Amino acid sequence: MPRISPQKHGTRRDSITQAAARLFRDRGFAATGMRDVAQEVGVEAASLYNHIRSKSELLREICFRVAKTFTEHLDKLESDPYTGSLEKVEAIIRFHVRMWVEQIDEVLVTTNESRFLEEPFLSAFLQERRVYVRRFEEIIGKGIAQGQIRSLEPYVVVLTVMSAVRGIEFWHRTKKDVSAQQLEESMVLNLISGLKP
Amino acid sequence: MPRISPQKHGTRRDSITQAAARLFRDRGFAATGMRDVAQEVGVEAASLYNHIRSKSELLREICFRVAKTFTEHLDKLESDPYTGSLEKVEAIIRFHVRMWVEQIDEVLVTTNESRFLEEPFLSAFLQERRVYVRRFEEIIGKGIAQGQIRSLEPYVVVLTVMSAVRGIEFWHRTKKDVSAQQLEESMVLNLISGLKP
DNA sequence: CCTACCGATCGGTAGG
DNA sequence: CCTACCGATCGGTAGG
Repeated sequence: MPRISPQKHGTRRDSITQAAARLFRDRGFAATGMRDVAQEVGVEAASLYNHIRSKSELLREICFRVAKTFTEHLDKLESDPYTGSLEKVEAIIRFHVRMWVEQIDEVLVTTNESRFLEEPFLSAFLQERRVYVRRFEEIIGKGIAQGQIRSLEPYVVVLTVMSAVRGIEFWHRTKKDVSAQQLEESMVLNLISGLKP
Repeated sequence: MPRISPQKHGTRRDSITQAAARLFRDRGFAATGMRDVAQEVGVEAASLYNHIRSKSELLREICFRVAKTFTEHLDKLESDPYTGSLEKVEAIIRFHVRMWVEQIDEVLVTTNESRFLEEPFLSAFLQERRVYVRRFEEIIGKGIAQGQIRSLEPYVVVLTVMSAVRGIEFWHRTKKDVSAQQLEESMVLNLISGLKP
């Protein structure tokens, strides 16, 4: 009695999540209908519910997958004792830039639409974000204490860096003039120079 | 035959716009109902339509008032021949910080919800934004040519500055630790230092 | 400014 | 995966 292949289920579900990410990004979570998602996938709206439980489950999957990616990167970075504070900050900035360049749909949905998460997921998401910010702040604070980073408010530095990369949203529509490489270097240089003592 | 006082109409209409700005900011334009706005103002939903024409008119008013404020500040700044390029950039950064600190509801709605503007207003708004960015870029480019600003991609600098101030959204919920003055100085220092040659 | 109400659309379910 | 459909809610109007 073989079960239905889990891969096939996964693949179809993934294509739904991907379509949802693009639509949630473009139109916002609230303004996107399940009929829009269904059309993008090529089925009727009712058929979606064989693969997902609800619209909110789609949002949840997108937001927590992105959050996990950022958290895991920080885990890896923090466990490396040979890297200086400023180098760690630069690595974080580069990672953020690349995430915004390569996974713009998912990252934008996570940034703009996570507020529509339902409890208890909203609280869990916000908590994970707060922890991430705090850990980032601690790296800044350590760098300041060691004289590797200019004396600034660590909290403001984190807000500035994490928000500055949002400009990449607009870059995506005007790719021609500036390459992804130029964008990354220019943004890193601009943000890192302000941190040097 | 005296008409109904225009001031009274203006005042009531203003309170509707203000309530709409707060709700559009919190819940998003699409997820905010006219019944929510009505409740905030203290009337029935149908009564709103004695003061406004439609929900989209409220969004339009918010977005274009903010756009006008930014454009007019740039007009004033550009007409001042005695200020250097770096000083102009600093003045722009300070103006953005203050707008995000003092008019967070309206500025956030303009930033996040303007995509829900209807044509031809959406095109007009995006055009005004593009012109603003281009003028800002020209100030940067001039500063680079004159050696007052480090050689970076002007477009990336503008995106970085205009997006970095979005971090102030999160600052608003944690005001205790950092004052508005500290925020402004730390953000200006962080962003301006990266621009010095 | 209110009550009453409209056509449209929403997320989701039943049943096959 | 589909057709058919549900109750709820939406922006907005009629009429007073």
